[in-house]
This record gives sequence, C-alpha cells and structure tokens, in this order.
Amino acid sequence: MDDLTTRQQLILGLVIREYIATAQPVGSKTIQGYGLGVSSATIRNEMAVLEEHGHLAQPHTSAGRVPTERGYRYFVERLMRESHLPLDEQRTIRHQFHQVGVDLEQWMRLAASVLARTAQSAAVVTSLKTEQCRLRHLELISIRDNLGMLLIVLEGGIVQQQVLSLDEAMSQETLTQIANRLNDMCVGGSVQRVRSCVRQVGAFEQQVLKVVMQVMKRVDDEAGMHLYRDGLLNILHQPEFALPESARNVVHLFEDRTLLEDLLTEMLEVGGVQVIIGGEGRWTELRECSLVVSPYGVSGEATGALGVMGPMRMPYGRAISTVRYVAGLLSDLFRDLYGGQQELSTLEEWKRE
Amino acid sequence: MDDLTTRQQLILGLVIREYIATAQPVGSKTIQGYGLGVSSATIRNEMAVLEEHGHLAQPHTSAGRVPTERGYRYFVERLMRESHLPLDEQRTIRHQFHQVGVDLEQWMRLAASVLARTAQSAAVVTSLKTEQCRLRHLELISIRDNLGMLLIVLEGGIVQQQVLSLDEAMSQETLTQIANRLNDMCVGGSVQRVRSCVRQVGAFEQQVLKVVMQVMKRVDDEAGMHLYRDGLLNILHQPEFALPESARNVVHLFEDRTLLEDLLTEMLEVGGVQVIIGGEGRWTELRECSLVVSPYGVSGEATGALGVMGPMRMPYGRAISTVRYVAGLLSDLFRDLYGGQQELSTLEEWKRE
DNA sequence: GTTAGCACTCTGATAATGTGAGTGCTAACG
DNA sequence: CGTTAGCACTCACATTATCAGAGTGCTAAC
Repeated sequence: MDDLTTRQQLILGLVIREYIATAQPVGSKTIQGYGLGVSSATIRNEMAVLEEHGHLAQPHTSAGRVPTERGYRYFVERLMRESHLPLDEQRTIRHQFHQVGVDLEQWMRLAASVLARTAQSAAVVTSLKTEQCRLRHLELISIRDNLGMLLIVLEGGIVQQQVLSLDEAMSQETLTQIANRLNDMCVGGSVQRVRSCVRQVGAFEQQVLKVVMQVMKRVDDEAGMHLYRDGLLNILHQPEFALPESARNVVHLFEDRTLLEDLLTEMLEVGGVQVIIGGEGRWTELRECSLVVSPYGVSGEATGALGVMGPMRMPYGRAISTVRYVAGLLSDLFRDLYGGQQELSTLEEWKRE
Repeated sequence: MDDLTTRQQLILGLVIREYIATAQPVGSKTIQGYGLGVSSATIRNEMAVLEEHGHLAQPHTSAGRVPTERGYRYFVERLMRESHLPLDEQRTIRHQFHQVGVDLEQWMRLAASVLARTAQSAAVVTSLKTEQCRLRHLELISIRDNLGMLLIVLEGGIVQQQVLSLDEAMSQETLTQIANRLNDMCVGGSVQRVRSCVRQVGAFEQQVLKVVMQVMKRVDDEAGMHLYRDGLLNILHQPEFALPESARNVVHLFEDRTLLEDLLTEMLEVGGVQVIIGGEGRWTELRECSLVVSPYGVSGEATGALGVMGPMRMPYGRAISTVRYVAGLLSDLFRDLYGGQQELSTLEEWKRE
C-alpha cells in the first residue's frame, strides 16, 4: 500500500521540502518549477494520487498541498538520505564541551543549549538514569551541633545530598569514622547490598543507611530525574504557533515535566535515533509537533534520552544528524567516566589539545 | 503634584481594581455602578483630572480609562492596604515544604512552583549567593585508576563537584588522607585563606587547592547562579500576551537568564518586597510587565532573590503578600541551616508535627 | 500517458456600512 | 461653585459586499 512510483516519490519529496522551507501549501506550478519536465497538470494528477494514499492533504478546496503525518513518515523513512553534521559544526560543538570542563550537570545543560541552537528547535535532555545504581562513596559532614549532611556519590558521578538532624552532637571525627566504616561495608553495592548491611551496625548507622537507601531508591525510581530544556523560543517563532492557543499548548508541553519524562523514558527501551511525528496517534498533546529523540549513555549501565521538538514541519535531516551527533558525544564523555575498561579517549584527547 | 482628593483616590482605586479584574478599559458608568452617589458626568470630570495627572489614559478617544504606570505606582504605594496571605494558604505552603525534606535545591524549586501557583504568575527564584563563601568540607573520592572526584561543601550546604584527572593512580585511602589534611588546614576559610595554604603543601595538594579556589571563586562571582522558574503558562493566558509578538517577548524574558539575573541581583541591595512596574523606564524589555520581588536568606551571610512576574495588570495585593510570605519562609528555613546561634525553630517544629 | 484549456472554488485583502460604548462640552440646577 | 442631564461627536469593532488571485478538477485533444 505504500508503493509509490519513482515520480510520485520525487514529487512527494519536493512538496515536503518546499513546505518545510516556506510553511505555505505547495501548488503544482511550484513543483513544475523544479524542472521535472512534465506539465503542472500531470503533477496535479500525481498529487491527487498522493492525496488518495494519504500522504498529502489540502487545507481547503483550492489551496496547494500540505504533507500529512503519513507523508512525513514516508519522507523520513524512505526519501531522506541520512547525512552527518558538517565537520566544522562538530568541531564547534566539541570545543564547547571542552570549555566547560568535566561536570555532568553542565554537560547536560550544554547539550540542551547546543541541540536547540544547532537544530533551531526546542531541546530536551534528561539526566542519566542508572539501571540499578550502586554506591561509590558516602560521606558525613558536620554542619553544626546536631545537624549533619550526608553526601552520597553514586557510580558514574551522580552526587546526592541530604541533611540529617542528629539526635546528639557529634564531632567531625566521629562522623568521618562512621562514614569510613559504612563505606568499607557498602561501597560498590546496590540498594539490596546496603539493606543487608543494616543489621550489622548500630542505631545511628542504621538511620544513616536508611536514608542512603531512600535516596538510592529515589534515584532508581527516576523520581529525581532532571530535565534540561532550552530553545523554547525557537519554535515559538514558527508560524504554526502563531495562534495563542497553539502557542500555549506547546509551552505547556515544554513546561510540564511529566509528559516529556514519560515520553523520553519510553525512548530508552529502543536504541538509535527515533522520529515521532505528530504524536503518532498516541500522544494527543503533541498532535502538531514532531520529536527527534535518541537515548544516550552507556547501555545497561546508565542511560538518558535527549532530543529536539518542533512543529511537524521540521527540517528532519538536520534534526536527526544533530541529535545523533550530540547523543554520541555525550555517550563518549560518560563512557569515559563510567566504564572501567576503556581508555579515557575523549577526556585524554582534550588534555592533549 | 501627587495630591489627589479623596474622591479621586477612590475613583482611581476602583478603576484599577476593575481593570485588573476585567482587562477592559473602564468607563464612567461602570464606576457609577459602585454606588458613589454621584453621576457618571462627575466621574467623567474626575477621570479627566486623573488623566491630566498622568494616572489614567485612554487607549483611544472614546474608550474607557486604563491605568498608566504612574497610576499603578500610586495604587501600590498609597491606595492598597497591605494584607497577609490567608492562614489556610500559609498552612498549605508550609506543609508542602515540610513534605520535600531538607534540601536546598528542592526548596528553591518548590518555592518557584508555589509562587507561580499562589500568585497565578510566572515565578523566579535565584539560588543563594554567599557574601564570601567559606569552605565547610572537602572530599576526594577515587572514581577509578586516574580519575577522582573532588566534592566541595560550602557553608550553608552548597555542594559543588569537580572531576579531577590524576597524574598517577591513587588509592581511596591516600585520597582520604590528603583530604583530611587539607580539611584541617582550610575548613572555615574563605578563598584568601585557601590561597594562603597553597604554599604549605605538596604538588598534588596544590593542584587540588587550586581547583577548590576556582570553584569558590565561581560561586563568589555568582557565575554559577541557578535560576528556578515556573508558571510561564500562567501569564501566557493573560490577554496582554495574546499577540505572538508580546508572547515571544515574555517568553524571551523568562528564558533568558542574563536579564533576570541582573535584575534580581540588583534587588539584593535593598531589603523588603519591591514592586517594579512596567520596567520603570530602565528595563525596556519588560515594558509591559510588572515584577514583585524580594530578597531572602540571611542578610550578610547568604542571600538570594525571588519574585513573580506578570502583566502590569497584576493583582498586586496578592502578589506582594505571596512573595513576602514565601521569602520569609525560605529565609527561616535557611537560617536554621546557617545560623549557629538560633534555635532550629522551623525544622524542629516539623519534627514535632 | 500527457497536456492545454477552462470553469469552478475558496481564501484573503479592501472597502463600505452600521452599531454601540464612551467621551467632552454646554447649559441648567441647587 | 460643584453637580448633573442632555447631546453631539468619535472611534473601534463587527458585518457585509466585492474582487483578485491562486490552485484545483475535469474534459477533450494530442
């Protein structure tokens, strides 16, 4: 049912490219101008066929054609040649990551900013979610009399903090000793491992470990998932969001964490860059939007998702290559922090520069 | 020059209240409906006076009156009676802060959310900026072979992390020893104090201390200032932002960190709740907006600012009482973490509940 | 299968018109 | 002298009519 003649494919491709560029319904004369060597009447006939097949539509009887969701889908899957981000842009982006130094949060923030700027869309980056987080280090710090801070460092450099109110005043030395003992017992372990340690220690240590478990569980449940966003303004400039109603809708989409979180979490299941066009019938809220998303991170260890969002009329080629590049770059950076085996290729490279 | 008769004040107040409620120019008949006991003609005469004084304006010859910046200013300063947030709302808000536990970041995030919801506006909260930050604790953690993490805890519970690439592999024990030594030397000190320690230690320790100083300087320079925002959608619903142009403008205002940062930083200088109406001629970007902002935190120790943003037609009474209450609440919470002397009133209170 | 020609349809811009809300002014009133 | 009824005047806004233009579908000829 999706069999189109070469000429139909050609015309469909041209209509979509033209529409993406101009945001105006595309008429047969315009396509004729591309020098296909056939008259506008022929193109009209072909367009009528494409409309029957559901790849194009008319906003009203006598306007040009506009791509449908299905048309875009066909375009993305079969008409577009995959391209890479130009090398100089890749350089620029790498350079920016180089500049900010080694810091997870900064990286994700920067990733959002770079995606937004490069793809001229809104961008979203989720924080990393560990498959099952393991404890790297814990630390107890005396803030004052009966107030302490518990620092929990997880595998991969995620740091969580939690204030503890102590029943009795404890010196920094005491706290450090306790932390050291707990570290010896639990480091490298998952929540289960930490739980198994609870029996072997005193009351105060139990209290600490319980908090540790709470925090680890929270991280596991991704309730603490962070969302880095940027470039909302880019898509508000698009004509499809000129009406206050649609503008509000897209702002809502972008501001409301839950929807994006759900959607991006789902993307973690499968690999590679994915294109979601007009909500695909499942997400009614993004009826008028498309997303290009990709997981990133180290599969099986810690993964996140990132992507760009824009109107359905989105420059898919550029969006896809941008998302793929940034996802790859971030993954490389994190692999250097995570993986024990591999070389510190990217980070070392930087040091050499 | 700002001397108005009682009746004029009354009429000005009514016009502004009415306009805030309806977003429509207010005519003399409407005001007559409030039962002043005078005819619409008299009210028209008074309105003409108020227009001469610059408190009201007409969008066009024969429409009702609309408040000017000056009118709002007069209203806020002389006609509005300061009110407090209803006790039950105070309860609800306190309860929400109670729920999230003791965590700076969560508090600020929640503060933004609460402000946005309670004042039905967009809300901004800046992170705390210490006057001159002091080191509370530093920690070195081995991530693997030649990669370590430096955790820096500053007075008041601000945690900063930085990855270090080590020249040679070092065990956790070695790192802990080094950290302990450095802690003994530097804890409680400012950047200067840390600098004075650099001479007295070995090469690796120097490297660590330099990073510590970098981070502390960054915090001092507030370059690392965080901005928590919420409720953009609330003000996009306002009719003044129906045009795509103004909508984009306000989104830009809200997305662009620099402007808000500058503005809020300036607010730290003075105390108490401040109202900025229509940019006050200084910030042209927020020509059509008003802000109600307040510093919070512990004066002289660590301060931040928070506030709400909306159209000039803003329910100032509610906005002011909300901002004042949330600023006070946050300040109390932080005082408990900072101040050595005082009781842990708020936190203790929670524990008891 | 392709194409020229043509009638048809629908949008969007422009102008004409009417309605209504609200004003400023004037003259009368207590 | 402050207040008020009455009235002419002014605009914005909605409604309607009109027109040009872009683009289509169809038909008949190539």
